Amino acid sequence: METAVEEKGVVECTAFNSTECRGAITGVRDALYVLNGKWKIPLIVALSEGPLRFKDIQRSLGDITPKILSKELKELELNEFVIRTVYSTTPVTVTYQLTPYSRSLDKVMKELKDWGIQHRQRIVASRKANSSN
Amino acid sequence: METAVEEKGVVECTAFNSTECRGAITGVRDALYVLNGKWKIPLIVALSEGPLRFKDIQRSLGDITPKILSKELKELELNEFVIRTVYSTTPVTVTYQLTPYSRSLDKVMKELKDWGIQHRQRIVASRKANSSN
DNA sequence: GATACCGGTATCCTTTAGGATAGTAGTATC
DNA sequence: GATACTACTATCCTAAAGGATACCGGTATC
Repeated sequence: METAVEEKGVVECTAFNSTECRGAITGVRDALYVLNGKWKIPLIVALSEGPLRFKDIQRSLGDITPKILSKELKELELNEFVIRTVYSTTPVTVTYQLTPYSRSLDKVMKELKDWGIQHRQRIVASRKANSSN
Repeated sequence: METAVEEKGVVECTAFNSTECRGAITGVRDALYVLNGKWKIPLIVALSEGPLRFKDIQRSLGDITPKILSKELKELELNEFVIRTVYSTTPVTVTYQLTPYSRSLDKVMKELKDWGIQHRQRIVASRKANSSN
């Protein structure tokens, strides 16, 4: 974390008052506002292949408790990413599916997923390189 | 939030055991692991137009306290997204700039920003529609 | 009659994130 | 000598996120 002191000149710092940059910051903050927390994005990905039932979502995500899952699904419903449908079977069946609007997130999800996959590979590769010293 | 009970048949729910889907969930979770919290992504966006000094970043983000900013910058440094450089001017100057690796996030950032901007417009439009009733 | 499944709630608790406020060393300026 | 600036750190605190555990009514199965 400690960086050696450098003797070069000072870099000019003017980017912070660019309106373009400010708009970009607002943009990502707006996006993060509705996609906040640990679960929203994984949940949307889990539902992206088709409707799932409550228990199936739990199994899919592996370690989410029903309380948290319930809360997250409600928030996704409020933001029009998810539709909850109840079928009067016995016992009752409830499915959750993505709305058409949630599809506008497809590109975001794809880029995030691709980046995460390459990042993991990078970490693994650098670990191997270190252990072979 | 309450949905009427529907009388249709039960939808099959098999997507949760697709390996493709599981890989995607792991991918986004890996990405979110390093991009966690309220500030990492806005910080990267703020630095994306060039190096900035500590105070300039603060001004750019508007409402981040120095303690939080310091912590977030250290984490970004650990994950090789940011380089900290000290210039021995008087008073000392410290700049933060993105690494080449952080540029691999460009597409993610762009998609997130674009989505956030259109989402805000959508919200504003739907508010207008409601208030004109 | 005991157990299990479904779709959750209720209660309690811990952890983390994040913020408010103050202060620091060193220099420079008024 | 008082004040200001930079780049932080220290201390204290609150609020929110998240998790563990237990439980519920209804039904079906063994």
